[in-house]
Amino acid sequence: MTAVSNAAQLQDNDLLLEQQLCFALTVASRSVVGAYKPVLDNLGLTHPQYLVMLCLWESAPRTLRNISDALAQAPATISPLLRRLEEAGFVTRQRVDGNERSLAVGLTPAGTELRQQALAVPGTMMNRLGLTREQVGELHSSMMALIAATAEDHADAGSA
Amino acid sequence: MTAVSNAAQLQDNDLLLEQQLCFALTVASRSVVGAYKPVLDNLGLTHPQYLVMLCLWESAPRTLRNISDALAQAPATISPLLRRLEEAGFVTRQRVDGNERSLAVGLTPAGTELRQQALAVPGTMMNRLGLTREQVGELHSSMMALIAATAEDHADAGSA
DNA sequence: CGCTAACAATTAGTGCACTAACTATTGGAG
DNA sequence: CTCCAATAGTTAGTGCACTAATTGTTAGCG
Repeated sequence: MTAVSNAAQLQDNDLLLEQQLCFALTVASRSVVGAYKPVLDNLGLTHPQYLVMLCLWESAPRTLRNISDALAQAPATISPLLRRLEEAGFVTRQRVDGNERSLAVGLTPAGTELRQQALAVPGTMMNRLGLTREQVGELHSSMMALIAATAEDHADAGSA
Repeated sequence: MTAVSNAAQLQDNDLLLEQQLCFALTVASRSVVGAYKPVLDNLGLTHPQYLVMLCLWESAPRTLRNISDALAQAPATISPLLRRLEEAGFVTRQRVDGNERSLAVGLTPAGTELRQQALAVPGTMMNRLGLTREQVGELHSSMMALIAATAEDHADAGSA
């Protein structure tokens, strides 16, 4: 066997910016989030805040830890975000009774009502992006597979 | 005809976090960038800085404006990033002669040499993610299509 | 019971990303 | 030639995302 690893034969042009998946991925992420902005502005939410609200509309109250797990983000990221959502009047923050460590995050009436406006967002976004429900589904599957790939341990690196 | 728009029939569960493309996309982006971190740490670069270096390895010197266009980012994002790359000793910043407005961003010897180490990065990352070159290519195409979708003007919204 | 290790949340500090405001330069129209 | 609109870059301010350090609480082990 040569010293060449299983998947990665070195190729010319491997460093070309335009063919980096990581580049296309970050641009796509920023572009899509940017496309949400005018729509979410009407609700008074940023995109990360919108994701937190989706979380709470499914189940509330829930703890900060629970939300941070659901969004795959560090508690330190969620903490100030919840503070701003409280200031905006959409969520409540109080300690769980029986466990002074945990923070119970709930919805205010305004937060609950906001869901009615949010119901139109997914459809609006599909239209704005010109994507069919099927295309969205396929892209979603691709992203889930990619997330799974980062979560696994492909530890072959240099074991030959 | 009813008031329902062409693409977006409202469906139950459209607001479920787990089926939002925008959520999967942002998680995938953060996960992949995160997977680069240990590799890029060895080069002394963050991921956005790595993208700037890819840019410069293809062509240098070039202006800040040119780089910001290539990376699809605001000049205000690139400006401090270049300052840090200069402090790290990888790039030079000087005014273009004949045009005092433009900033010519070039490579230092250290910046040029860094490319040799960077050559291994794409292969290393493919191995770490357990992706074949074909899979990377397919995902890349999907992302480019999505970027194109955000760039177009799907202005049908409510015209019926 | 008392101590300690694990856990929940917050804070501090760095870097990105974006908008808006500002400075300086350039170049073209009158 | 002069003025003025467009351009290039920087700075200020907000919000996200991450790591590390800190505070307080809980729970379990001896």
